[in-house]
Amino acid sequence: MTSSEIISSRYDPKSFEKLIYENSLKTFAPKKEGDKYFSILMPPPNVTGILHLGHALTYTLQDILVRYHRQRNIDTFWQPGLDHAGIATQLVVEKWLNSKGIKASALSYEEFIAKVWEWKANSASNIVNQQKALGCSAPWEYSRFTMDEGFAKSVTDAFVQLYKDGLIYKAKRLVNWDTKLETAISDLEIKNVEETGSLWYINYKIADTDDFITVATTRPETMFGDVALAVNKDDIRYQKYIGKCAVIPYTNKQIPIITDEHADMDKGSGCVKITPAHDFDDFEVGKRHNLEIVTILDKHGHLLNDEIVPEFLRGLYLKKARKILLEKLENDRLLIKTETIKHFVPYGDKSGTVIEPMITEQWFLDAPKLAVKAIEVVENGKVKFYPDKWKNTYFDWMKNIQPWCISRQIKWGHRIPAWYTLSGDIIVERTEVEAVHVAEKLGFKATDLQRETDVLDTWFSSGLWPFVTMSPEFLKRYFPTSTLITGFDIIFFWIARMMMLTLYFKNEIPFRDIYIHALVRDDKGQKMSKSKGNVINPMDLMNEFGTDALRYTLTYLSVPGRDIKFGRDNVKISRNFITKIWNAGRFLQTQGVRFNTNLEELNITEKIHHWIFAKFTEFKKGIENDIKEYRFDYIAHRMQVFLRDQFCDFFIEAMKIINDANTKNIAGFIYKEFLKLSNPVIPFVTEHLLGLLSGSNNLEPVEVYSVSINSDDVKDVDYFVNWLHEVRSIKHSEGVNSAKYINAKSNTNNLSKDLRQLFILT
RNA sequence: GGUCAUAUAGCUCAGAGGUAGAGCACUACGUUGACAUCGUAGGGGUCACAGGUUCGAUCCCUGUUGUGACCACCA
Repeated sequence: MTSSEIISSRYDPKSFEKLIYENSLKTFAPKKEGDKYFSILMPPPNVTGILHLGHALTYTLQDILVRYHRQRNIDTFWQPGLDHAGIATQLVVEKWLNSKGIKASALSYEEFIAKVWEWKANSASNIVNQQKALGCSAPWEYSRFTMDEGFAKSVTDAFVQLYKDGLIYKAKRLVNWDTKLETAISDLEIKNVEETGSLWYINYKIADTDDFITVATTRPETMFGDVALAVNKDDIRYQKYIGKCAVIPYTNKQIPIITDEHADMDKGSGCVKITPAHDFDDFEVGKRHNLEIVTILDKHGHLLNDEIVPEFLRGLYLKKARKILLEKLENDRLLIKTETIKHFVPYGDKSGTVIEPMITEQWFLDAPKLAVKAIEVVENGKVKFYPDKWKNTYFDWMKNIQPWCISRQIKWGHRIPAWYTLSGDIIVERTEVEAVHVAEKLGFKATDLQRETDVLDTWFSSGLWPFVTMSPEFLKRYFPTSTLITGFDIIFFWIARMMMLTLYFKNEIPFRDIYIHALVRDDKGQKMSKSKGNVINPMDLMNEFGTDALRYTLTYLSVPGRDIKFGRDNVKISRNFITKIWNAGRFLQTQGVRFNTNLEELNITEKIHHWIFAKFTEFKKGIENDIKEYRFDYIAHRMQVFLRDQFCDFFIEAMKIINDANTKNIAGFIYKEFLKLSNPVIPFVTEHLLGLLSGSNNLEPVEVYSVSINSDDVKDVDYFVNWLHEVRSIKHSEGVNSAKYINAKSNTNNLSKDLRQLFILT
């Protein structure tokens, strides 16, 4: 027997947790190509800052799967990495520089990018340290970053190929414009917030008459971009004006009064102004009627300093212009009514500023084309969502997908590999050398070329994650990946894009199963956010209760399809359960139990031996099934039922009475197996105990073995356990404390002789 | 406006077409070979409401209400 160290009297995770995680990285069997494998992509966290409870949840669940498969000798790979997170990172870096008294705008492009890399180096190591502290058993040496050299090359290649295949194009379109960040953003990066606003009724004069037509609008300041007024063709109020012209106040500009289905008789005054350059609906109306497009805003959100705009408003910021204009309209009795309404206003996700529709030239990816296959593979079940309902969300978006605006006017990101000649030709090539080569054929010199300054949307590069992170050998071995675990909030941003791009470039699905986990909310069900001040830092919980307790809690609470209401009490309860595991091991150790026995050395003779092996087998099989169905909550629950209710409360108690070496060694064997099976959920304490009990830090694989179990014996013990509870209950209710009493009051005839010696348990 | 969830014990949540379950909290007892970060026993639920299917519904169906999330062209 290996000499064992003594388990200390008190469970104190701080004394060992930090030292353990490296042990977990051990892999077991040598791998051969073509073996069964399990692979999983770690959703790369942004390099913006510290990890929150949502990260703790997602990484815990992934780590459970990884450890589970690895300890069963399945060739397992977990791809770690980090995301450069374009806009988000640029913002935190600007803030960081600002705090050091440096203005980002004063830096050159190169200087600024250098600062971002400086930030990244620091942030990345923080994040990885936190992941390690959480117990993530990823092979960190394979970590990738979406801006590292190789990745950047793959992004460029992907862009060029999509361009040459006609799936990426440049177009002048109405896009969502963030006036604070001064970049286009995709419609996903917008949050529509319901607000109380005003609907202003403004009179436009009918040309060559003294009549007025009343227009209702929430955006009066855009009136100088109006190119028409629209009414419904059935609206009797306005029949007489159809075909005539109205005059935009404070200008001489005449615009036609047209009919369009877009004009709703029941909304506002029934007459709506058409401003194609600053409204998505109006843009469509403009297209239908072939109207001109008049832009009146600059990229900062100021009215143009231009004769389109009346002099008193030129160059003013939107909000200010609106205020002055309304005052003037009121004075001039052109504002005839103000109505308070509730309406949705688009805000930029990152900047928090109101988003303006603006006409700009942007790069687009033809997502509708790529979506076809991505829809198909979910419809035919090649890719499955867990819980299943999320496929509805996926389809809903995919079937109505719009061209994806992939260009951003920011600094931090993959620069679009496009060059412009003096005459405006667009050259898209992998490198500048190639671009120059093409330019020369067109008759331009290298110095005539200008490189595109736009960068790609972060999600364009993340979308390539499934197939550009792995080496060619690993791609053969681990692709397509087995499971993706992530939150529902990035189904569109990330999952959809990975599906489309992977199917396009590899003609293969990126992953087979998609497990969508819950959102972690506070104990009142509120979303955690810095502004609400209800954010719980996982590191604090880990310090107070131990990492295993946190992991166990998150696992226990992972009920599919329901958000997690997370309170610190839950972690405390988990800590208590882990203490129970600890104490059981400590007790067994004091009893001289052997933990390193082989199954063959044990004699499974007594009824309770059969019983405990039956319960253990149930436990083990249960876990295997739970993993297949992604029922992490069941696994945690099973651990309690087996360890506390079955192993401690009955088997150990019975062992105390039976008191023979064989039974003790069975307890040792089962306990050790329990630790191994629980390792995926609570790796630190199980590895620590296994180390102490068996004198080695190696995590042994979970073996497949079978024990022949006599089911009648199991039934007998089950009967006895029920009987025990009844007797105890009777004794309690009658306030008696005597063993003789049991013989008198209870029918023990059904119990076998060997169980009768356990009467004392009553 | 549309869609998808969800409603079970005081709280957080499992659950199955046929005596309603766990943990926490609560009550009583207990320091009898580990564990008070514990053990034993106990109280506590018209399973949101109204219909329907069924021998039987808390579970399936329809509707209502509450809650949450997502999507939407938000004049």
